[in-house]
Amino acid sequence: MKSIGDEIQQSEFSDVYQKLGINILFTAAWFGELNRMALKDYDISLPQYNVLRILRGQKGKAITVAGLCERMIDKSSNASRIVDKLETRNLVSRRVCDKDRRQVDVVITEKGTALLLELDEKVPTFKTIMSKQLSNKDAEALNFALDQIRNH
Amino acid sequence: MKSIGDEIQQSEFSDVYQKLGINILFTAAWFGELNRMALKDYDISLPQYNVLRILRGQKGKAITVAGLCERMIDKSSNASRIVDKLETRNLVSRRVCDKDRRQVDVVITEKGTALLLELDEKVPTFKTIMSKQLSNKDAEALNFALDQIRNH
DNA sequence: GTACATTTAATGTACATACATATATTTGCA
DNA sequence: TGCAAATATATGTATGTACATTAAATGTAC
Repeated sequence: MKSIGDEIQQSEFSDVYQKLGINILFTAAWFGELNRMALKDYDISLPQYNVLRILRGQKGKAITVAGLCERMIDKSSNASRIVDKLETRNLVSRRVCDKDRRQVDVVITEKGTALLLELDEKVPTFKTIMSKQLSNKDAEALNFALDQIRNH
Repeated sequence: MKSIGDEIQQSEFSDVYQKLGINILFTAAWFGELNRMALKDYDISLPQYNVLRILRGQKGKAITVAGLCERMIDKSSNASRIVDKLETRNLVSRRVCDKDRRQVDVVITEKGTALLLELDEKVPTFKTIMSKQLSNKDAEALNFALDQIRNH
């Protein structure tokens, strides 16, 4: 089996935490790579895909640009410009909010929903990727450990 | 304690593996955020910092651009242009390799080494971040689990 | 109710990433 | 030797990220 040391050609780490940190970063990058490969032929970028998925998760309810940012993993990404690109292709629509005209409500269009439906079959789920090697209980434990790390 | 569901305002996940995948991505982004904050006042980007650290790890030995790519976590990043920026600031130097004139040898300069030394005190180590919440044994177990996930 | 601060989104700029292509050099083989 | 294929790096272009600034709407103090 290929360990993290093999992956980045680094034979020594200062300690096991250093190794773990790099392992987490590398595994995240590896997930991204899997997704990008799946999206390759569909002319949609990974950030655009993620925004579409967040919008679908709203089940028809509109969400503001700020709301999108909160739900995005990469907090500093520029939701406004990603929505620009999606709107150009009519995958989402944007409308100034009536109650507070500073805000902009974003919703996924039918075309966007249809595209996601098509992509669902291509993009591997985390369950597909991990359930063979990891029991449900292992996954729970990992989740707990990661939550703890961030609450240091 | 703030769990991953709180962090991205998502109350439900389709299964524990989905939750874990997102947790890994989010934790990696959180590490990046910590590092970026530390580098903020030093006019150096995170990718540039990472390249400098790889070069220091070479202990004086030169490394080719391709060698740099292998050791970088983000495989598709463009090492050539990151080295450009570092060379402009005299933090690294670049020289066509004698044995194979297609290759370019990159080494860290004294100025680059001095900058890294200064940054070492500012950038938190993974050990600092994680050792309080995670035992050595826990960290080993996590490393093993992540290696397994990627070898699916 | 006007003045000033705050909030929300969009925009400008520099750097990075993703991916295709170009250029120079080396290798392999007829 | 001559030349196609392979290799190493650089470059071009579109998109994304990081961070500061701008513009419009709203909230608050007086």
